[in-house]
Amino acid sequence: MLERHVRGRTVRGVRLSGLRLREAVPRDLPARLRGRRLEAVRRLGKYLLVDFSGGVTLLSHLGMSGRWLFHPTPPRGREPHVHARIAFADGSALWFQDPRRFGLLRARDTASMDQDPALATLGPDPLGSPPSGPGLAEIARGARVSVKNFLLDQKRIAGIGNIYASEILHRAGVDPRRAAGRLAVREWDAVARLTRVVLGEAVERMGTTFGSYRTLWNEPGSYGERLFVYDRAGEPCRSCGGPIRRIVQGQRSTYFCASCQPRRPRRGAAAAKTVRTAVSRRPRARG
DNA sequence: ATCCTATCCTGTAGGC
DNA sequence: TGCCTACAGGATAGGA
Repeated sequence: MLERHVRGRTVRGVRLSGLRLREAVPRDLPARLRGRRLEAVRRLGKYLLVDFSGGVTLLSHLGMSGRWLFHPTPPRGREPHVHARIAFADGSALWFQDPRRFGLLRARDTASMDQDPALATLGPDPLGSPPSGPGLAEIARGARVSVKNFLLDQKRIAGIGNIYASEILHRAGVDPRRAAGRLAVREWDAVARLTRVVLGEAVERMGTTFGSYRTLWNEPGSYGERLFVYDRAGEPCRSCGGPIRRIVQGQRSTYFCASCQPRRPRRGAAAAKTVRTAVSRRPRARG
């Protein structure tokens, strides 16, 4: 989406706020990007990578409140919390705005970007290299962490955040409190499939605006219309009408429907029981 | 090794 | 209206 609006543009200059984000923004960013042509935009998990001519890549993460804004003609007034302004030669601009400053901006050679610590430990991206059900079962083997917190762990699978973890588990019919290592392969099949569905649709719809997130054009993302459970505590489940519950896991909210997501897999999932037992009895995975 | 907690920061919503 | 607290889309260092 971003790519078709900015590819081919040449950087005239970059201005930084000087404020620290999750880590300090490299002070040589303007010097590294000036005069270069923007060649590609890629996504890996929650990271956005912008490749420039001359083999330089800008790595970014929005954190909780970050956003990239594209301005065909940038506003003149003082906009708050804008930490990087990339001005293009044609007068347009790309801004990184982040009130909470949990975001990240980093630059390095394109060739070695894979080795950046932020990316090196990332698990498979569900859209780029979709994991299979058995693949996920393997990654989860022996894990005692809840399946909700498992899905949030970027080292295991990349790109799932707090909203989509609840949405994926609801659509897969899996109770978020169950230990990840105890899910049956057929349940992982469902989780893998619905992860692709949910994240794919979320990307298409430019995300979920909850509060203040905005797309490139400063508009709300429309995934909010598609939410089945997130932020709907006490409201009726869109599948069965039962009440949506809110619980806290790892200090973060989880939303689910107890009847659509039973503690024990439903009957009809009888085959699952056998597999689950077999998986949980295997020796722990070793690093 | 695995899991959990606290922490970074600002804005907003709700109670009083 | 103002003041207070709780909570918010994330990652990670450090401790149990």
